[in-house]
Amino acid sequence: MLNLVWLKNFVAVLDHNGFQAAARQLDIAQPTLSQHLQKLENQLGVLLVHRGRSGCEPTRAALTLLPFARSLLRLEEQARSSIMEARLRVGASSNIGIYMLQPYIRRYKELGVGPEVDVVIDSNPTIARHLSDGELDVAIMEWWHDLPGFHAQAWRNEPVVLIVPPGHPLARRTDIDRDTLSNMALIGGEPGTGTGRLLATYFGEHGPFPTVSMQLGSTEAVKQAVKVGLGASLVLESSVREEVQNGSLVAIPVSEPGLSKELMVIYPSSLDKHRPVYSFVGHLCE
Amino acid sequence: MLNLVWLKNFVAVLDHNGFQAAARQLDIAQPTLSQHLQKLENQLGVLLVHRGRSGCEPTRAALTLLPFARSLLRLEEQARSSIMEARLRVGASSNIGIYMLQPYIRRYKELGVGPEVDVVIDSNPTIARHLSDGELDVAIMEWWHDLPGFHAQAWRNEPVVLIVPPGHPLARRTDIDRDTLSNMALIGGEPGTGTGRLLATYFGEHGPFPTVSMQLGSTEAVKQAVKVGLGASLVLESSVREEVQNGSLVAIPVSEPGLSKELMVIYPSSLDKHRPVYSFVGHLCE
DNA sequence: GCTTATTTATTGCAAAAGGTGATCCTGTGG
DNA sequence: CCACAGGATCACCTTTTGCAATAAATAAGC
Repeated sequence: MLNLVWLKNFVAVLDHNGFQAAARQLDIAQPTLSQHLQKLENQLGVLLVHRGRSGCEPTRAALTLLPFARSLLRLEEQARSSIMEARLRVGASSNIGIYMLQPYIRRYKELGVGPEVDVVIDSNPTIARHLSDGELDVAIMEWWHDLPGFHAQAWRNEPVVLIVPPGHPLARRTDIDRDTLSNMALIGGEPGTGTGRLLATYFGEHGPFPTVSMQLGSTEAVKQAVKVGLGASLVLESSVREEVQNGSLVAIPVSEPGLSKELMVIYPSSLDKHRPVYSFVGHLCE
Repeated sequence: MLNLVWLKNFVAVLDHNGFQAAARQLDIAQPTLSQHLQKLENQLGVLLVHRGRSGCEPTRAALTLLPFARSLLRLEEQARSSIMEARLRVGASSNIGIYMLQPYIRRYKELGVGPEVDVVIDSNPTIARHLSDGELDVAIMEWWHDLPGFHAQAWRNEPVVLIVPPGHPLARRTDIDRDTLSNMALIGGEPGTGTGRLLATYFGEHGPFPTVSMQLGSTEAVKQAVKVGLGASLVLESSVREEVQNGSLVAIPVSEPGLSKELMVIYPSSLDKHRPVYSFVGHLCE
């Protein structure tokens, strides 16, 4: 069976009208090139190049082969890039996808070495479903219970802050201690995956811990509710950075021993060797 | 650079829905196949086949690659056959081409392993010109003076006989000796390449040797002339076999030391490695 | 739950192929 | 006639390849 490297070198010899020139350009030794041409000629059973001192002249057979060789090389190139240029689909919840992932995506695209990246923003349960359906290649999750067939890798430990509206009694505090927090009523976000789960982990299985007075569907809704004075909530610090800067919300760190969410990068084990995936995951976690 | 063998095996694995079945059909060991798929996957940086216990499932990347792989393999096949199926053009004078070459050509075609063969029948000088013009790949010649750039290889030493019409005074002889011949007047065939050259070689440079009384353009014309009683001639035995059998001509061998023509197979040195050529020449001379 | 049968992965080794620098061969130009 | 340049050949080393044997994994059957 023909070898594409031989064909590449054959084309180069004709293009450069000589072995030495071609060898220089291909960055291989000239004897190698001689041997490759001989291999090709033996394989096909025809002489391809008349070796004259002043340049090489292609034989009739070489002129027949040349367009096929070029097509094969072009097709190989296309095959390779059709694989490499598959878009990478990354899932994340809105607060992660919007506030934390964007800088990474932008820098990754600027590197220009990887695939195009599509960020799919949806609720955590939906992201999880898409991931197991194979509709996502990677997801950044706020929680994960080990599933066989998936790799989970810690990404960032993101601090959680208490948010209150500017006029709130706690708005002047520079930190909140555990006891204060445990007596509050908080607004929850996404059912089952957000504040409730976080509090259970933080305060342990036995009370007293904060009641969750309201269960809203997304971080954006929670922020809105807090702004209009419906209460306080715990959110990832990075998702309220903007509101804190323009003064529409006040974020108070929880001191001692630091409330935080462990963000995870999840991808199917079957994509272990998938270059786009590990290239992107590598970029995230470097 | 991708390896076409890997691609072939990749396609086979998907076609047979499993490594073992594909290995059987490809007549290679199963571990080899495993390694080829791994090579391909590493090269492309993607997983291609989900190895499930009951059959293999192609990944999305594999489905992307598959049509490229098939195209590459088809194109390789076409490239190969476009070279191999070039027709072989064989030149010969009419008496050789018609009476001696045909059985070889027929048997060669029956073998079915070589290229199609076109036999070009023309006068010897024309054949020689076409050969050096590159319009013929091989020629069978009755004479040859070494030319650089051509290989000349002895083919058959074909006996020459004296032909006379049935009523001729010599018609009853079973052989002709040299002396008898040297006093005859013979009808010549092709100028410069046939009987005259042959006689000069046979009788040496100094006379006495037969006079050439008439110069006809072809062996067929010579035979016709002899039949109608215009004289005798020397021709290759095989070109009058039919006439001898049906009694329209009498062929008398020249005894001691045997007049004959050394037939040569000639081809350009540049086709040394040209499989169609050496396959055909090999068949002729085997 | 354990066993079995089937299928792919891994390993170790011998053989083949690949790549390279040194050297040889051969037309070409002075 | 000689030097030169381009390609072929050679010897040597490294890498790759292919295979047999064996291991590991997984679904089906009891």
